[in-house]
Formats: sequence, C-alpha cells, structure tokens
Amino acid sequence: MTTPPAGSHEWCVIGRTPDDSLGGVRGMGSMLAVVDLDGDRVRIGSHRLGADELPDFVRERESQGRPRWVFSDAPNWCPALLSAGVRIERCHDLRLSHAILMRSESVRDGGAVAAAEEWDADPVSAPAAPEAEALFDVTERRSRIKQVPHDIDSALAEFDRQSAALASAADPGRLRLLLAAESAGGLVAAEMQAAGVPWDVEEHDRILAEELGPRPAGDAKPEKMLAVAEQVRTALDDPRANLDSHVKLLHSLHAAGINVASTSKWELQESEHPAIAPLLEYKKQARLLSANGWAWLDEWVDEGRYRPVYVPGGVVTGRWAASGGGALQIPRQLRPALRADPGWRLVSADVAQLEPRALAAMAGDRAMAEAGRGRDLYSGLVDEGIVATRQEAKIAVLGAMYGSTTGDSGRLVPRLRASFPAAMSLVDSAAEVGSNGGVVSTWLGRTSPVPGEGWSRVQRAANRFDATSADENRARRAAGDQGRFTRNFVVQGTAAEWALAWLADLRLRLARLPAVDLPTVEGEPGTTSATASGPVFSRQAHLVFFLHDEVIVHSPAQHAEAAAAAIREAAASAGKLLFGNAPVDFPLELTISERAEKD
DNA sequence: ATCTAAAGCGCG
DNA sequence: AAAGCGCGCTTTAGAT
Repeated sequence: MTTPPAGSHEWCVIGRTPDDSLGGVRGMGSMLAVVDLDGDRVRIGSHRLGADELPDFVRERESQGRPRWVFSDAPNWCPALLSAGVRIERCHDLRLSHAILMRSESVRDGGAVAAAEEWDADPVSAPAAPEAEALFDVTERRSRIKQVPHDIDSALAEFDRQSAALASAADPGRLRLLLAAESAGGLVAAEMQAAGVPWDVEEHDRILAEELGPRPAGDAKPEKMLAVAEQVRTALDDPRANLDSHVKLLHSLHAAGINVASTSKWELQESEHPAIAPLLEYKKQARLLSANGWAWLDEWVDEGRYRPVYVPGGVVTGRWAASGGGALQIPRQLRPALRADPGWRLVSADVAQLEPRALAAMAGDRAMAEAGRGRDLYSGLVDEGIVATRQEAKIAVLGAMYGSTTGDSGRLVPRLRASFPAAMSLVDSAAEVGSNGGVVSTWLGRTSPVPGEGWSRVQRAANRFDATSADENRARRAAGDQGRFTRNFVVQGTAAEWALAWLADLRLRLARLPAVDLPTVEGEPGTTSATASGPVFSRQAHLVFFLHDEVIVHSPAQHAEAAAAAIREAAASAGKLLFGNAPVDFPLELTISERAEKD
C-alpha cells in the first residue's frame, strides 16, 4: 500500500469502491482520495484498500498529519473504526453539511448543493451490536431509509459542490466553523454510542420495584399499580373504570361528578376529589412502566451500557434529536441508575440558562450579560430590580424567547424590553421576519426553513378580496405561529451552536488526557467492567451523555479533576470561539460523583 | 390487518 | 394554572 504524502491542509475523502464486490467481500471495499485544498483542489492520488485495511490506514494517517476525513455520513464509517480501536481528530460530514448549506441564506451560490437531492437524506443510525438473528430486520429497515451515496465519486462531487458553496458565503468563516462543529458533533454521537452510558441495571430495577412493585410475569400489571388502580375505582365508585383509555376514563370521571375537559394531569390537579390523588399516582406509574420499565431495560441496556441512538442535526434549529431509546427523555427519577464503573467517576456539567446567555451574546446586550455574569441570570434580574422574584424572572425570560403574550408572561416581558433593548429587539425582529414568511439565521449561519406551501396558501387566502374573517383569523394565527418559531429559532439554534462548540472542544481535550491501565479481570468478567466501553474508551475519560446544555463524562477516578477542568476550559473556549470578547459568560454547574444525582 | 392522529407526558 | 419554543415515545381510537 502506498502512503500518500502528508500535508497540513489535507483532506481525505473516504468512499466505497465502485466495484464493492472486490475480493469477494461485498460492501467492504474502500477508496480514499487524498485532496490538497491549498489553492485549487488538486487530487493527489487515490488508494484502493482491501476489506480490512481501512482502520489501519486511518490510524497511520492520523498519527502522521491528522487530515480532515471527509465522510459521506459518520454513522456509516465510524463504528468500524471505533471497534478497531481507531479514533480520528477531525472530519467533514457531507450529509450534515449538506443539510446546512442547502438552506443557508449566507450561501450565495448554493444551487448545485440544493440540486443534489440524494444528499438530502435521512440520518441512518449505525446498527447496534450485530446480532445474527436481527441482521435481516436491520438490513430490511435500513434499505427503506433514504441514505446518502457512500461511493467515492459521489462523495468527491458533493465535496466539490460544498466547497464552492462555502466559498460563496457572505461569511465563510462562520459557516466553516458551523460545519466543523456540526461534523464534530457527528463524531461525538458515534463515539457516545460506541462507549454507551454506564447503567446500573440493579438500581434501575430497584427504582421500578419501589414505584411499581416487583417485576410481574409476562405483561401483567405490577402489583403496586393494580393496588393504586383499585383505590381510584373505589373513590370513583366505578369498579369497572378503565384508567388506560383517555376517552373511557373521561366518562368515568364525569360520571363521578369530576368536571374536567381532559384527563391531563394539570387539569386533574384542579379538581378536589378523593380519586384525583391516586389517579395522578397511577398515571405516573403507567408512564414509568411504559416508557422506561423492564421492557426498556431489556431492549436498551446490555452489559451495563445504555446505548441510545442520537441524531445530530435532527432538529431544524440544530439541536440533536434521538431515535430509539429515548436518550433525550430519560426521567430525572432514573438518573441514579446512571453510575460510574468501579474506580471511575461521572463528571456532570450543565450550563445555567444557556439560551438567554446565547441571546445576550448574539445581541451584544451588555446589560443582559451583566445581569448573568458569574451568577444565576434569573436572580440577577431580581438583584437589578427588574422583577420581584426568581420565578417571575424565569417566566419573563422564557416568555421573551418563546413569544408569549398572555398571562403573567405577557405582563412581565415588557419590563425586559425596557431593560434589555438590544436582546429584545433581536428576537422581536426575528419574529417579525418569520410572521411575514421570511427566514432567519443563527449566529453561525444556520437558516430556518422556508414556510411550507400550506402556510403561503393560508396567507394568500386572507389577502383575497372575498376573504372571510375565518380566513383572516387562520392567517393571523399561522403568521403568529411562524413568528414565534423564528423568534425561538435564532436563540435555540445559537445556543445549540455554542453547545456543539463546547462538545467539539471537550472531545479533543478529553482525548489528550492520559490513559489508565485496564483493571485486571479477576474471576468472572464483570458485566459493568470498563471494557464494555470498547477498545477506544475503556482506558480513558470520554463523553457518555449530552442533552442540549449538559454533558456527562465517564472518567477514571484519578483523572476526574482533569476531566472537570477540561469541561470548564471547553466552555470558556466555546464562548470565545463564537462570540470573541463579548462580555457574556457561561457558568457551569459541575459535579463529580459515582452516581448521577436525582436533582 | 395495518397505518395515522391525537392525547398525554417525559426532556431541554 | 397555562402560556410560549423545540423534540420522542407509548397508547388508544379511528381510518383505511
């Protein structure tokens, strides 16, 4: 195998060979084109690799010059590299970048990217542990999902289109930063899935038993739930009340003289009736059982690791989404089941009030930045006499970012307008653009989607001479909805960019921490042994969880302080990278423990 | 029999 | 209280 020349501005585009049956191994052939981006793109050479050669090749190149690897789609390439013990430092993810570039209003010459529709595809999760019997299902499912092309020529062509689009951007620097951060996020997601969240199955089971009773056989209801259900039926004097069907339950409630329009808990809480308390308890139990009960444990936790499927860029604002496993909805109640391996620690950190801080930074609102500096931003509003209580501050700030107009929130938002004119004018303008059908962009240039045809039709209908008041109301409501969406888009999206920059930087800092020796395995191989994290992460601090504004790092105990420092430094560095010397800080709540706190 | 919509609740 | 943004998941009920 010839090794291509190393260079500091080098990109390696990875793709499948056109003849992927080469050597009798279908789908395993790989090709690399090594590209030098100094000046015009020059194809230095391409290299055909055999079935098992890619990981070694990547490892070798990584140790020499750290190129930026160009992937069609990180989930397609990362799992094999990680399971072979290979990590990369930087990449450019064509699928994620395509989604940003095709919409970005900063790009002046994006037609070619937008026209390459095959790159506008669904994210595909990497297959979990390849279990023989499930393989058919996985293959079957994946074949129905629209995937990006993984062959080398398609990847090179798309890479060219993206490079041209980027070069035409109004602010290529910011957009380049966004693409790098987004791509790094793709790597983090793949790595977190490979590592898994250390999960204490016994603790989870203990929590379930405490709330629901011991695990029932088959799909019977747990005994504590049955008992609570009986209390409800007795209180309703309706021995056959069905608590699982909203419609039937509503009938039973009405029959018992409880006048509610729905069975939602905030409405039930309003009523005074002996059935309400046990009913709310039952609903809580039912939720826990169906969402995160024993079935969830069986399906998603294996060998002491919870492996959810993250979807970077899955939300239009740039936030991550999840697909399967409910990674973004793990109830606080179950957080204690998240537990470090023996000799390891969990280092958890979250940013207090990330979104308003991102807004203050973006708007250059010095007064708002000052209100939050080094302290709880909501308390800052109280200290500065803008509102009376922390609760009011929270309602006002959320109301400002979400565009609420009624109730307490509507009453309090005007005070912010007086105190923080720059921040408020930014979100107010974003709302106005959206309500008129326009698009808005985040700090780094992620652009909101154009409202759909249905939206425009509603607006047109309201402008016709024969428009009814119903038409006008519908149009006004739709315009308001879109305005609130774009208002929030700039804030949520910019906060997501800060979080990506934080993650990207943290990932590299953690990779530079020292590795530890593997614990000697005595007797039975422990099911929660650190080796469950795979060859790359079993000896080194690594990210295991990310949720919009919080991270959890799993670290050898002796490096936990260093990991904590890395988290803080990465946060400071993210603020600088995005906002330069803007007077906004992003303070962290950080804890080192063996177990995640219940909160 | 299988798909979709809506309700409801978990997370930020 | 709900409101005002963004999601995923489970369940039931209704449509195909």
